[in-house]
Amino acid sequence: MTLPSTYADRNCSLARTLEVVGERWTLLIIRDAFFGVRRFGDFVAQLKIPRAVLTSRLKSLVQEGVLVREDDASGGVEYRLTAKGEALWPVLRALMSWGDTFYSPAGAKRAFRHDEDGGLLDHEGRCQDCGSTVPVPQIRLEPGPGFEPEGPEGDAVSSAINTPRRLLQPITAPRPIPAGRGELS
Amino acid sequence: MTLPSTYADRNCSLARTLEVVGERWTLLIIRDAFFGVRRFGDFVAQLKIPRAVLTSRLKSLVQEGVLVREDDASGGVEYRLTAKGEALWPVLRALMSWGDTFYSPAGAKRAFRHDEDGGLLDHEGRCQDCGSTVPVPQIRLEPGPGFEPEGPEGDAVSSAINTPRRLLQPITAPRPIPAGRGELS
DNA sequence: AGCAGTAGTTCAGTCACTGAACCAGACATG
DNA sequence: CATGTCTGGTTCAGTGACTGAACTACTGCT
Repeated sequence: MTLPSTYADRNCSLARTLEVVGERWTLLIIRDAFFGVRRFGDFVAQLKIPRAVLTSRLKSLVQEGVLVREDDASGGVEYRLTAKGEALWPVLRALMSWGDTFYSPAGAKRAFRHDEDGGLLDHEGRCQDCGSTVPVPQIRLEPGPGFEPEGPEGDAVSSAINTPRRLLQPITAPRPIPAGRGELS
Repeated sequence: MTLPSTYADRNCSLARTLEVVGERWTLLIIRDAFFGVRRFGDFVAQLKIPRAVLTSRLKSLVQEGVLVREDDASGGVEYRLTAKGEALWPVLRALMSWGDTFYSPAGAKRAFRHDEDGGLLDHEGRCQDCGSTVPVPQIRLEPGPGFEPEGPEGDAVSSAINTPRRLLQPITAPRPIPAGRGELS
Protein backbone atom coordinates (compact mmCIF):
# COMPACT_ATOMS: atom_id res chain seq x y z
CA MET A 1 0.00 0.00 0.00
CA THR A 2 2.83 2.33 0.76
CA LEU A 3 0.94 5.26 2.01
CA PRO A 4 3.73 7.75 1.64
CA SER A 5 5.76 5.66 4.12
CA THR A 6 5.80 8.56 6.48
CA TYR A 7 2.28 7.89 7.64
CA ALA A 8 0.01 10.85 7.91
CA ASP A 9 -0.85 9.37 11.29
CA ARG A 10 1.98 7.41 12.83
CA ASN A 11 -0.20 6.78 15.84
CA CYS A 12 -2.43 4.51 13.94
CA SER A 13 -1.60 0.84 14.00
CA LEU A 14 -4.17 0.42 11.31
CA ALA A 15 -2.08 2.41 8.85
CA ARG A 16 1.00 0.46 9.89
CA THR A 17 -0.76 -2.84 9.36
CA LEU A 18 -2.12 -1.80 6.00
CA GLU A 19 1.42 -1.01 4.92
CA VAL A 20 2.11 -4.71 5.31
CA VAL A 21 -1.08 -6.45 4.25
CA GLY A 22 -3.15 -3.72 2.65
CA GLU A 23 -2.04 -3.99 -0.92
CA ARG A 24 -4.16 -5.62 -3.51
CA TRP A 25 -3.88 -9.43 -3.49
CA THR A 26 -1.89 -9.60 -0.27
CA LEU A 27 -4.66 -10.83 2.00
CA LEU A 28 -5.79 -13.33 -0.59
CA ILE A 29 -2.27 -14.73 -0.69
CA ILE A 30 -2.28 -15.01 3.08
CA ARG A 31 -5.68 -16.66 3.02
CA ASP A 32 -4.34 -19.26 0.61
CA ALA A 33 -1.37 -19.79 2.87
CA PHE A 34 -3.75 -20.55 5.75
CA PHE A 35 -5.59 -22.95 3.50
CA GLY A 36 -2.40 -24.84 2.80
CA VAL A 37 -1.06 -23.35 -0.40
CA ARG A 38 2.72 -23.14 -0.29
CA ARG A 39 4.08 -23.07 -3.80
CA PHE A 40 4.47 -20.27 -6.28
CA GLY A 41 2.68 -22.09 -9.03
CA ASP A 42 -0.22 -23.04 -6.79
CA PHE A 43 -0.77 -19.44 -5.76
CA VAL A 44 -0.82 -18.45 -9.42
CA ALA A 45 -3.26 -21.22 -10.32
CA GLN A 46 -5.56 -20.64 -7.39
CA LEU A 47 -5.68 -16.85 -7.42
CA LYS A 48 -5.06 -16.13 -11.09
CA ILE A 49 -2.71 -13.46 -9.92
CA PRO A 50 -0.15 -12.06 -12.38
CA ARG A 51 3.17 -13.71 -11.68
CA ALA A 52 5.04 -10.46 -11.41
CA VAL A 53 2.67 -9.22 -8.75
CA LEU A 54 2.92 -12.49 -6.85
CA THR A 55 6.69 -12.27 -6.89
CA SER A 56 6.56 -8.77 -5.51
CA ARG A 57 4.02 -9.58 -2.80
CA LEU A 58 5.79 -12.71 -1.65
CA LYS A 59 9.03 -10.79 -1.47
CA SER A 60 7.61 -8.10 0.76
CA LEU A 61 5.72 -10.55 2.94
CA VAL A 62 8.93 -12.48 3.50
CA GLN A 63 10.74 -9.25 4.26
CA GLU A 64 8.10 -8.34 6.82
CA GLY A 65 8.35 -11.75 8.43
CA VAL A 66 4.82 -12.82 7.60
CA LEU A 67 6.01 -15.67 5.40
CA VAL A 68 9.22 -17.67 5.20
CA ARG A 69 10.63 -18.86 1.95
CA GLU A 70 12.42 -22.17 2.07
CA ASP A 71 13.51 -24.92 -0.25
CA ASP A 72 11.62 -28.10 0.32
CA ALA A 73 12.88 -31.66 0.10
CA SER A 74 12.21 -32.01 -3.60
CA GLY A 75 14.17 -28.94 -4.53
CA GLY A 76 11.11 -26.74 -4.88
CA VAL A 77 10.39 -23.55 -3.02
CA GLU A 78 7.85 -23.24 -0.24
CA TYR A 79 6.27 -20.20 1.31
CA ARG A 80 4.94 -20.74 4.80
CA LEU A 81 3.27 -18.58 7.40
CA THR A 82 5.38 -17.58 10.37
CA ALA A 83 3.92 -17.04 13.83
CA LYS A 84 3.51 -13.41 12.90
CA GLY A 85 1.61 -14.51 9.82
CA GLU A 86 -0.58 -16.89 11.79
CA ALA A 87 -1.44 -14.00 14.07
CA LEU A 88 -3.33 -12.54 11.14
CA TRP A 89 -5.99 -15.20 11.46
CA PRO A 90 -8.39 -12.98 13.44
CA VAL A 91 -8.14 -10.40 10.67
CA LEU A 92 -9.12 -12.89 8.01
CA ARG A 93 -11.86 -14.30 10.19
CA ALA A 94 -13.34 -10.84 10.74
CA LEU A 95 -13.23 -10.00 7.04
CA MET A 96 -14.78 -13.31 6.01
CA SER A 97 -17.40 -13.06 8.67
CA TRP A 98 -18.46 -9.61 7.48
CA GLY A 99 -18.65 -10.82 3.90
CA ASP A 100 -20.70 -13.84 4.92
CA THR A 101 -23.08 -11.65 6.87
CA PHE A 102 -23.78 -9.14 4.14
CA TYR A 103 -23.15 -10.94 0.89
CA SER A 104 -24.01 -14.58 1.46
CA PRO A 105 -27.70 -14.86 2.30
CA ALA A 106 -27.57 -18.64 2.32
CA GLY A 107 -25.07 -18.64 5.18
CA ALA A 108 -21.32 -18.74 5.60
CA LYS A 109 -19.42 -19.97 2.58
CA ARG A 110 -16.99 -21.79 4.79
CA ALA A 111 -17.41 -23.27 8.22
CA PHE A 112 -14.72 -23.71 10.82
CA ARG A 113 -14.64 -26.43 13.41
CA HIS A 114 -12.52 -27.39 16.35
CA ASP A 115 -10.91 -30.48 14.90
CA GLU A 116 -10.39 -32.06 18.34
CA ASP A 117 -14.05 -32.18 19.34
CA GLY A 118 -15.89 -31.24 16.16
CA GLY A 119 -17.45 -28.11 17.68
CA LEU A 120 -18.37 -25.27 15.37
CA LEU A 121 -16.50 -22.01 15.87
CA ASP A 122 -18.42 -18.80 16.42
CA HIS A 123 -17.30 -15.62 14.68
CA GLU A 124 -14.89 -14.87 17.47
CA GLY A 125 -13.12 -18.16 16.86
CA ARG A 126 -14.40 -19.86 19.99
CA CYS A 127 -15.42 -23.49 19.96
CA GLN A 128 -19.10 -23.77 20.77
CA ASP A 129 -18.53 -27.16 22.34
CA CYS A 130 -15.57 -26.63 24.61
CA GLY A 131 -15.63 -22.84 24.76
CA SER A 132 -11.93 -22.42 24.14
CA THR A 133 -10.32 -20.17 21.57
CA VAL A 134 -9.05 -22.70 19.11
CA PRO A 135 -5.44 -22.38 17.95
CA VAL A 136 -5.04 -22.10 14.21
CA PRO A 137 -3.55 -25.54 13.53
CA GLN A 138 -6.53 -27.18 15.24
CA ILE A 139 -9.09 -25.48 13.05
CA ARG A 140 -10.81 -27.59 10.45
CA LEU A 141 -12.13 -25.88 7.39
CA GLU A 142 -15.11 -27.16 5.46
CA PRO A 143 -17.69 -25.88 3.02
CA GLY A 144 -20.46 -23.99 4.82
CA PRO A 145 -24.16 -23.71 4.03
CA GLY A 146 -23.58 -20.84 1.61
CA PHE A 147 -20.97 -22.69 -0.37
CA GLU A 148 -21.68 -22.86 -4.09
CA PRO A 149 -20.05 -25.82 -5.74
CA GLU A 150 -18.19 -24.86 -8.86
CA GLY A 151 -18.35 -26.42 -12.24
CA PRO A 152 -16.77 -29.85 -12.59
CA GLU A 153 -13.64 -28.31 -14.06
CA GLY A 154 -12.25 -27.52 -10.62
CA ASP A 155 -8.47 -27.71 -10.58
CA ALA A 156 -6.61 -29.84 -8.11
CA VAL A 157 -5.69 -27.02 -5.77
CA SER A 158 -9.23 -25.67 -5.55
CA SER A 159 -10.77 -29.00 -4.85
CA ALA A 160 -8.19 -29.66 -2.18
CA ILE A 161 -9.14 -26.35 -0.59
CA ASN A 162 -12.82 -27.17 -0.77
CA THR A 163 -12.46 -30.50 0.96
CA PRO A 164 -12.63 -30.56 4.77
CA ARG A 165 -9.12 -30.25 6.14
CA ARG A 166 -7.11 -28.50 8.79
CA LEU A 167 -5.74 -25.03 8.27
CA LEU A 168 -2.04 -24.85 7.41
CA GLN A 169 -2.01 -28.45 6.27
CA PRO A 170 -0.01 -28.37 3.08
CA ILE A 171 -1.86 -28.99 -0.12
CA THR A 172 -0.21 -31.75 -2.03
CA ALA A 173 -1.17 -31.15 -5.58
CA PRO A 174 -0.45 -34.16 -7.79
CA ARG A 175 3.21 -33.50 -8.29
CA PRO A 176 6.18 -35.82 -8.85
CA ILE A 177 7.18 -37.02 -5.42
CA PRO A 178 10.96 -37.06 -5.15
CA ALA A 179 11.49 -40.13 -2.99
CA GLY A 180 9.01 -42.66 -4.24
CA ARG A 181 8.04 -41.16 -7.49
CA GLY A 182 7.84 -44.49 -9.21
CA GLU A 183 4.64 -45.57 -7.51
CA LEU A 184 2.62 -45.06 -10.64
CA SER A 185 4.62 -47.17 -13.03
CA MET B 1 -9.95 -3.37 -5.31
CA THR B 2 -11.97 -4.67 -8.15
CA LEU B 3 -10.42 -8.01 -8.56
CA PRO B 4 -11.76 -8.67 -12.02
CA SER B 5 -15.31 -8.42 -10.62
CA THR B 6 -15.92 -11.99 -11.51
CA TYR B 7 -13.91 -13.32 -8.60
CA ALA B 8 -11.52 -16.08 -9.28
CA ASP B 9 -13.07 -17.69 -6.22
CA ARG B 10 -16.66 -16.69 -5.69
CA ASN B 11 -16.78 -18.95 -2.69
CA CYS B 12 -14.55 -16.67 -0.74
CA SER B 13 -16.23 -14.05 1.36
CA LEU B 14 -12.81 -12.56 1.85
CA ALA B 15 -12.60 -11.63 -1.81
CA ARG B 16 -16.11 -10.24 -1.68
CA THR B 17 -15.29 -8.13 1.34
CA LEU B 18 -12.09 -6.85 -0.18
CA GLU B 19 -14.09 -5.68 -3.17
CA VAL B 20 -15.82 -3.29 -0.80
CA VAL B 21 -13.18 -2.25 1.69
CA GLY B 22 -9.94 -3.51 0.19
CA GLU B 23 -8.89 -0.53 -1.86
CA ARG B 24 -6.24 1.81 -0.74
CA TRP B 25 -7.48 4.42 1.76
CA THR B 26 -10.87 2.81 2.25
CA LEU B 27 -10.24 1.32 5.66
CA LEU B 28 -8.58 4.50 6.85
CA ILE B 29 -11.67 6.43 5.84
CA ILE B 30 -13.81 3.99 7.77
CA ARG B 31 -11.53 4.23 10.77
CA ASP B 32 -11.95 8.00 10.73
CA ALA B 33 -15.69 7.56 10.50
CA PHE B 34 -15.59 5.43 13.65
CA PHE B 35 -13.53 8.12 15.31
CA GLY B 36 -16.18 10.72 14.56
CA VAL B 37 -15.07 12.31 11.30
CA ARG B 38 -18.05 13.08 9.11
CA ARG B 39 -17.20 15.86 6.71
CA PHE B 40 -15.41 15.81 3.40
CA GLY B 41 -12.94 18.48 4.40
CA ASP B 42 -12.12 16.79 7.68
CA PHE B 43 -11.31 13.52 5.95
CA VAL B 44 -9.00 15.39 3.61
CA ALA B 45 -7.30 17.21 6.46
CA GLN B 46 -6.93 14.17 8.68
CA LEU B 47 -5.84 11.64 6.10
CA LYS B 48 -4.10 13.87 3.57
CA ILE B 49 -5.92 11.90 0.94
CA PRO B 50 -6.21 13.36 -2.56
CA ARG B 51 -9.65 14.85 -2.91
CA ALA B 52 -10.42 12.98 -6.10
CA VAL B 53 -9.69 9.67 -4.42
CA LEU B 54 -11.80 10.59 -1.42
CA THR B 55 -14.70 11.47 -3.68
CA SER B 56 -14.44 8.14 -5.41
CA ARG B 57 -14.13 6.13 -2.19
CA LEU B 58 -17.01 7.89 -0.46
CA LYS B 59 -19.15 7.33 -3.50
CA SER B 60 -18.54 3.61 -3.56
CA LEU B 61 -18.91 3.21 0.19
CA VAL B 62 -22.27 4.96 0.01
CA GLN B 63 -23.24 2.75 -2.89
CA GLU B 64 -22.34 -0.33 -0.88
CA GLY B 65 -24.34 0.88 2.08
CA VAL B 66 -21.36 1.25 4.40
CA LEU B 67 -21.84 5.00 4.72
CA VAL B 68 -24.79 7.32 4.24
CA ARG B 69 -24.45 10.77 2.82
CA GLU B 70 -26.80 13.35 4.19
CA ASP B 71 -27.12 17.09 4.47
CA ASP B 72 -26.73 18.33 7.99
CA ALA B 73 -28.53 21.20 9.70
CA SER B 74 -26.05 23.87 8.62
CA GLY B 75 -26.30 22.97 4.95
CA GLY B 76 -23.10 20.93 4.93
CA VAL B 77 -22.73 17.30 3.94
CA GLU B 78 -22.16 14.48 6.40
CA TYR B 79 -20.98 10.94 5.84
CA ARG B 80 -21.98 8.53 8.56
CA LEU B 81 -21.54 4.84 9.18
CA THR B 82 -24.58 2.64 8.67
CA ALA B 83 -25.19 -0.50 10.69
CA LYS B 84 -23.39 -2.39 7.95
CA GLY B 85 -20.48 -0.02 8.38
CA GLU B 86 -20.46 -0.38 12.13
CA ALA B 87 -20.29 -4.12 11.63
CA LEU B 88 -16.79 -3.56 10.31
CA TRP B 89 -15.55 -2.70 13.78
CA PRO B 90 -14.18 -6.20 14.46
CA VAL B 91 -12.16 -5.93 11.26
CA LEU B 92 -10.57 -2.67 12.33
CA ARG B 93 -9.98 -3.97 15.82
CA ALA B 94 -8.21 -7.06 14.48
CA LEU B 95 -6.02 -5.01 12.14
CA MET B 96 -5.10 -2.50 14.82
CA SER B 97 -4.43 -5.21 17.32
CA TRP B 98 -2.03 -6.96 14.96
CA GLY B 99 -0.22 -3.71 14.27
CA ASP B 100 0.04 -2.94 17.96
CA THR B 101 1.42 -6.40 18.65
CA PHE B 102 4.14 -6.36 16.03
CA TYR B 103 4.95 -2.72 15.44
CA SER B 104 4.38 -0.91 18.71
CA PRO B 105 6.75 -2.31 21.33
CA ALA B 106 5.64 0.25 23.91
CA GLY B 107 2.09 -1.08 23.83
CA ALA B 108 -1.13 -0.31 22.00
CA LYS B 109 -1.29 3.12 20.45
CA ARG B 110 -4.93 3.44 21.38
CA ALA B 111 -6.86 1.91 24.23
CA PHE B 112 -10.55 1.10 24.23
CA ARG B 113 -12.74 1.13 27.29
CA HIS B 114 -16.31 0.28 28.13
CA ASP B 115 -17.58 3.78 28.74
CA GLU B 116 -20.29 2.57 31.10
CA ASP B 117 -18.01 1.00 33.66
CA GLY B 118 -14.53 2.11 32.58
CA GLY B 119 -13.34 -1.45 31.97
CA LEU B 120 -10.57 -1.99 29.42
CA LEU B 121 -11.48 -4.02 26.35
CA ASP B 122 -9.43 -7.06 25.41
CA HIS B 123 -8.50 -7.70 21.81
CA GLU B 124 -11.76 -9.47 21.22
CA GLY B 125 -13.69 -6.38 22.25
CA ARG B 126 -14.87 -7.77 25.58
CA CYS B 127 -14.97 -5.61 28.66
CA GLN B 128 -12.58 -6.96 31.26
CA ASP B 129 -14.78 -5.66 34.03
CA CYS B 130 -18.24 -6.78 33.08
CA GLY B 131 -17.30 -9.44 30.54
CA SER B 132 -19.76 -8.30 27.91
CA THR B 133 -19.02 -7.60 24.27
CA VAL B 134 -19.32 -3.84 24.20
CA PRO B 135 -21.46 -2.30 21.45
CA VAL B 136 -19.62 0.22 19.33
CA PRO B 137 -21.34 3.39 20.59
CA GLN B 138 -20.36 2.51 24.16
CA ILE B 139 -16.68 2.22 23.39
CA ARG B 140 -14.46 5.00 24.61
CA LEU B 141 -11.25 5.63 22.73
CA GLU B 142 -8.18 7.05 24.40
CA PRO B 143 -4.44 7.21 23.79
CA GLY B 144 -2.78 3.96 24.83
CA PRO B 145 0.67 3.33 26.32
CA GLY B 146 2.30 3.27 22.90
CA PHE B 147 0.85 6.58 21.83
CA GLU B 148 3.43 9.08 20.63
CA PRO B 149 2.27 12.63 21.03
CA GLU B 150 2.81 14.66 17.91
CA GLY B 151 4.40 18.00 17.54
CA PRO B 152 2.49 20.96 18.88
CA GLU B 153 1.21 21.76 15.41
CA GLY B 154 -1.61 19.21 15.68
CA ASP B 155 -4.65 20.34 13.76
CA ALA B 156 -8.04 20.55 15.35
CA VAL B 157 -9.37 17.29 13.96
CA SER B 158 -6.35 15.28 15.06
CA SER B 159 -6.38 16.61 18.58
CA ALA B 160 -10.06 15.87 18.83
CA ILE B 161 -9.34 12.31 17.76
CA ASN B 162 -6.55 12.00 20.27
CA THR B 163 -8.65 13.11 23.20
CA PRO B 164 -10.64 10.45 25.05
CA ARG B 165 -14.09 10.22 23.56
CA ARG B 166 -16.67 7.72 22.45
CA LEU B 167 -16.59 6.13 19.05
CA LEU B 168 -18.98 7.58 16.47
CA GLN B 169 -19.31 10.78 18.44
CA PRO B 170 -19.13 13.51 15.81
CA ILE B 171 -16.05 15.65 15.81
CA THR B 172 -17.01 19.27 15.93
CA ALA B 173 -14.05 21.02 14.46
CA PRO B 174 -14.08 24.76 15.10
CA ARG B 175 -16.25 25.74 12.21
CA PRO B 176 -18.50 28.73 11.74
CA ILE B 177 -21.59 27.83 13.63
CA PRO B 178 -24.52 29.02 11.56
CA ALA B 179 -26.29 30.57 14.53
CA GLY B 180 -23.53 32.41 16.37
CA ARG B 181 -20.39 32.67 14.29
CA GLY B 182 -19.23 35.94 15.89
CA GLU B 183 -17.68 34.36 18.97
CA LEU B 184 -14.12 35.22 17.90
CA SER B 185 -14.44 38.96 17.42
C1' DA C 1 20.28 -34.21 -26.07
C1' DG C 2 15.42 -33.39 -25.43
C1' DC C 3 11.51 -32.69 -22.51
C1' DA C 4 8.88 -31.13 -18.68
C1' DG C 5 8.10 -28.72 -14.36
C1' DT C 6 8.94 -24.85 -11.28
C1' DA C 7 10.09 -20.19 -10.20
C1' DG C 8 10.66 -16.60 -11.61
C1' DT C 9 11.78 -11.93 -15.14
C1' DT C 10 10.69 -8.73 -18.91
C1' DC C 11 7.91 -5.68 -21.29
C1' DA C 12 4.30 -2.97 -23.62
C1' DG C 13 -0.32 -1.44 -22.67
C1' DT C 14 -3.64 0.08 -19.49
C1' DC C 15 -5.39 1.80 -15.40
C1' DA C 16 -5.22 4.11 -10.83
C1' DC C 17 -3.32 7.29 -7.84
C1' DT C 18 -1.17 11.96 -6.81
C1' DG C 19 -1.07 16.83 -6.21
C1' DA C 20 -2.25 21.08 -7.57
C1' DA C 21 -5.35 24.05 -9.63
C1' DC C 22 -9.84 25.16 -10.68
C1' DC C 23 -15.13 25.43 -10.23
C1' DA C 24 -19.80 26.13 -8.15
C1' DG C 25 -23.23 26.81 -4.71
C1' DA C 26 -24.37 28.81 -0.10
C1' DC C 27 -24.02 32.28 2.94
C1' DA C 28 -22.47 36.71 4.86
C1' DT C 29 -20.81 41.49 4.58
C1' DG C 30 -20.42 46.22 2.94
C1' DC D 1 -25.07 44.10 -6.14
C1' DA D 2 -19.84 43.09 -5.74
C1' DT D 3 -16.78 40.67 -2.71
C1' DG D 4 -15.06 37.21 0.15
C1' DT D 5 -15.18 32.77 2.47
C1' DC D 6 -16.38 28.10 3.28
C1' DT D 7 -17.41 23.68 1.59
C1' DG D 8 -17.65 19.96 -1.49
C1' DG D 9 -16.39 18.78 -5.02
C1' DT D 10 -14.13 18.26 -10.54
C1' DT D 11 -10.31 18.45 -13.94
C1' DC D 12 -6.00 17.30 -15.59
C1' DA D 13 -1.14 16.22 -16.51
C1' DG D 14 2.43 13.33 -14.57
C1' DT D 15 3.74 9.26 -12.36
C1' DG D 16 3.52 4.82 -10.67
C1' DA D 17 1.20 0.19 -10.26
C1' DC D 18 -1.11 -3.62 -12.22
C1' DT D 19 -2.14 -6.87 -16.22
C1' DG D 20 -1.28 -10.54 -19.37
C1' DA D 21 1.51 -12.78 -22.26
C1' DA D 22 5.89 -14.21 -23.56
C1' DC D 23 10.31 -15.48 -22.28
C1' DT D 24 14.37 -17.20 -19.26
C1' DA D 25 16.85 -20.14 -16.01
C1' DC D 26 17.47 -24.06 -13.32
C1' DT D 27 16.39 -28.81 -12.10
C1' DG D 28 15.71 -33.55 -12.81
C1' DC D 29 14.16 -37.38 -15.86
C1' DT D 30 14.56 -40.39 -19.95
